[in-house]
Amino acid sequence: MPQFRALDKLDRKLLNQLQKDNQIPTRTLAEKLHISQPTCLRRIRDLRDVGVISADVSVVDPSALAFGMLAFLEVSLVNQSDEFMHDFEARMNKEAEVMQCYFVSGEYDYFLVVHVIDMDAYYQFVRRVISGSGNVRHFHSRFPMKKTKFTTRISFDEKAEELQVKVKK
Amino acid sequence: MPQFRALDKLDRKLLNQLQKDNQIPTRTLAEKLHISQPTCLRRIRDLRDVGVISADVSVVDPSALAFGMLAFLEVSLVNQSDEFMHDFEARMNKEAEVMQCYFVSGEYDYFLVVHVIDMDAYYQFVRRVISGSGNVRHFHSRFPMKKTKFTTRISFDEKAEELQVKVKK
DNA sequence: GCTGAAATCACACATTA
DNA sequence: TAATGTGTGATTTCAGC
Repeated sequence: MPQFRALDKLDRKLLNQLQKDNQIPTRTLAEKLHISQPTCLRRIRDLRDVGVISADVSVVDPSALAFGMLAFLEVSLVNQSDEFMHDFEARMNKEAEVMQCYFVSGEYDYFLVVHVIDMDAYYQFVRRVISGSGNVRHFHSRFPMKKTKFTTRISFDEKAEELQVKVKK
Repeated sequence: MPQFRALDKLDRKLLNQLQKDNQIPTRTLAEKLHISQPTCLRRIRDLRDVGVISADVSVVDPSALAFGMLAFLEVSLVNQSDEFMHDFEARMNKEAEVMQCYFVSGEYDYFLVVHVIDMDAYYQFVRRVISGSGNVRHFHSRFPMKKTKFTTRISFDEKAEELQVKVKK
């Protein structure tokens, strides 16, 4: 039962800023947006309370890891009943190497982005998690050579009048 | 000329924590890890200074957006000279809808993850950015039905003795 | 939106290994 | 000598008005 809420221009400006830097003092941010510091703080707290901001985190630069590689992994299951799919998804959720998992239409059932230290670690991962899972019919690996863009930032239009969003609370 | 730096157990514990929550007071975090507050702060500041922590951000829950959809887009270029590839990558970097872009081996040159408000917006995006770019030979869209996992968290082994990472400064 | 109390951050210095 | 811990002043957060 999703409730809805409107984000006004100020909310969207705050979100655009906080997605770049959430350590900026509320006072500095308030000055930037020409509002008072308590208003700024209240808005931010509200966005967190209702779940529009779901977390506040440090971002670790993946390229800092001396030896890291990515793999795309397409997987089709033997048994696609709800129970087995749920099982597979739960398993991927547990594995730290799995950065992203999508349920897709087409030839394969799942598309995974896997992050490992090197090719040997990838081989170990595939044997342990994929081919060893008992419910994988077929899988296929592809290796991106370079990540040229990666962002989690959602850009909000700061001019539009109003935007409706679903909220948790 | 990448410099290297060792991350000890404490660094890795801090990184694991801060990737979940970077708003925790340094004092609370220090108590958790049985160190003093200034030590905790110093280590964190250092991890930021050397670039292991590349940013500190708020995470917006994408499912809060009332109408959002994802698309996978595979693109092959007409001209693969360095100049044109650089050009394409720079263009994708500018477009807010492009969440991820990878240079891949195989049939296509690039794999994109695109986030738009609805199918019409996707059509507009493709016409404007992809088929309208002048250097795209072929492209192909796939639509993930469900994002079952998405994380940017890199999990560090807190038991291993030492880990070398590349640093910027 | 303003003000003030409580908490957090951030520094200089002493201490330890 | 390099890194940790102690104590203290400056900032920031956050509630009441």
